Amino acid sequence: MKNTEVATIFQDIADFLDIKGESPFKVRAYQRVARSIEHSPQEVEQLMNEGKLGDIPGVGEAIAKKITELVTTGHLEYYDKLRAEFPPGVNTLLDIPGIGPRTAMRLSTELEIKSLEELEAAIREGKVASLYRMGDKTAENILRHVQAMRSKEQRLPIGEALPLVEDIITSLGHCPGLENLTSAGSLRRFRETIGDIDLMGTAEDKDKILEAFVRLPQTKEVLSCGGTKASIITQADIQVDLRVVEHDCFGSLLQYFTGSKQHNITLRERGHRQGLKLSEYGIQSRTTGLLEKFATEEEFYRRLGLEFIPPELREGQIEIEKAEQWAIPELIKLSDIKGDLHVHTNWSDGHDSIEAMALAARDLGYQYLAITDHSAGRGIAHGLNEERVREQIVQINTLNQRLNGIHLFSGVEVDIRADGNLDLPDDLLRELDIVIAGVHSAMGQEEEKMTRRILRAIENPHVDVLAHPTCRLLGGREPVSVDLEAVFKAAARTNTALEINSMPDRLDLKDTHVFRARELGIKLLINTDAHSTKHLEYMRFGVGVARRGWCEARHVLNTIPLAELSALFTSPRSSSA
DNA sequence: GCCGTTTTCGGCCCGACTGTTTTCAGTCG
Repeated sequence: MKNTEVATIFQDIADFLDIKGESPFKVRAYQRVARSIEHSPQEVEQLMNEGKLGDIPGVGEAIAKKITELVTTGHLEYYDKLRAEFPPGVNTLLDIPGIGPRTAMRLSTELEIKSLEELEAAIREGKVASLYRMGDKTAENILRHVQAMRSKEQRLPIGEALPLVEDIITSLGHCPGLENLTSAGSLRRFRETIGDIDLMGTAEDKDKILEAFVRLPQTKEVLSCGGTKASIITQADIQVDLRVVEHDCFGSLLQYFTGSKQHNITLRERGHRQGLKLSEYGIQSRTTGLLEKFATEEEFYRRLGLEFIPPELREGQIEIEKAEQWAIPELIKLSDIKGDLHVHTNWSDGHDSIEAMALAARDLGYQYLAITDHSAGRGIAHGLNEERVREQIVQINTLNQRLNGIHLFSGVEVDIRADGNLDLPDDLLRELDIVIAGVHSAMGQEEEKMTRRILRAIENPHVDVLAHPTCRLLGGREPVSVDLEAVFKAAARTNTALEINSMPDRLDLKDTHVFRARELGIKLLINTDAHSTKHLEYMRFGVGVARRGWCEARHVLNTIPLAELSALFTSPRSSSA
């Protein structure tokens, strides 16, 4: 059973307990475990077999037993019983913004609502507004949210969210008196998808700033506007929250709003034990009531006896423990990247010439670029056959003599066929500097077959890199079924690098996979898979994923300088087997 | 249900905003 399935069941349990009116602390315990499992770099099934369920943050005796039952039998009696207590569809009501456990329970018991359709009808008939402590406005808000839910995707890929934020920051940047305007929340933590956008700023006259914010041309609808905070829906149907405080509180504000929820809860519980109260305004002594303010996050963490924790690590897992030991790694930065080793040109399905790609890479300050067009595999447009690959090698050699300040490696993205054979013969692959292998067809194979297929490619001594290992497309294609742990172990054994593909809709490997691969000592590559010069700029997305996987520069192959990398490519791939 | 520099029991993060109310419950992040 996959982690996402287990996590969903524990989240459902939390929802049911919440609706039932159980202790909020019990509810929180289940929520915490659901999030922990979702973020776990290893499959819970594997952890269970190794007797390590207790390593998952928030898992105690009772929940460990439930996980074991669920994973071994595929069922959980506790969950089935709980679910049977409620009419079907109650917990889908919870997905509607504005409806929490209390309202969901009342809608389901007092009005017997089981679906969005029934809810909509009840609102139109005025039944919802007539409930105690509900009114026309509440009902109207719920109706709006129901309709919005139908029309839009729930979460936005970070590749789409980032430009929207930059656009709003530019517009608001003109506001006189507004300083420190920056994004926070999941966007700053660099999660692969974003629910809503959080903006922070400081100002003397907060009202004026919030007023300007709700009147932005991007605003479609104002959800709320108080003394320090406002929320809008933009024309692009994204919720944006702006929070404004005094200048000297900026550090605590940014910390508070960057989250994640679990990170903040763990941090505040820890503060609580030290007799401190943490909030967006600063750190307050519980005995004297004295409030200390912080202009930077670094000072805020230091006051708590902690090393600064980069936003990408703040998921409430192990980072606070590491910060206590002053053992937070120096994470990789975009400026550490010395080159891109997976790009396409107009020789296959790319838009630009080899030379244009080379010059664009040089403009980014890179020392090298690998040209890795597609092989002529089934279904891939304009893939290169043997003859064309040889022609391209010649052209790359010629360009290398002419171009200054950038070195081109000759390579290929060779197709892994359905049976695990490669699309080009070994004697040709041997002539290339770098061989990237990738799955591009027959993605519906069963796990066992797909795993065998990928392992076979990894075992080929000419393959240097496995491209986009799970083949997922964010919001488009599910990852292929593959035993990643087996792939990781084979990659470690054969010294094959794994790619972090930076295309915003791929981000493959993803953060938790990167964490696990790095733990196993696998070399990683951050590539853009660029199909035009513009795509080279996507590198920052891959770097963000690597940072979320706790990568330092030394874990990533394309941070090493040209001379060292060349030496690596000219020697045959060493195997530790 | 979890967990411990005060604890194996008794605690458990913190504040903003809305709508429906005259003091606050519910929701959100």
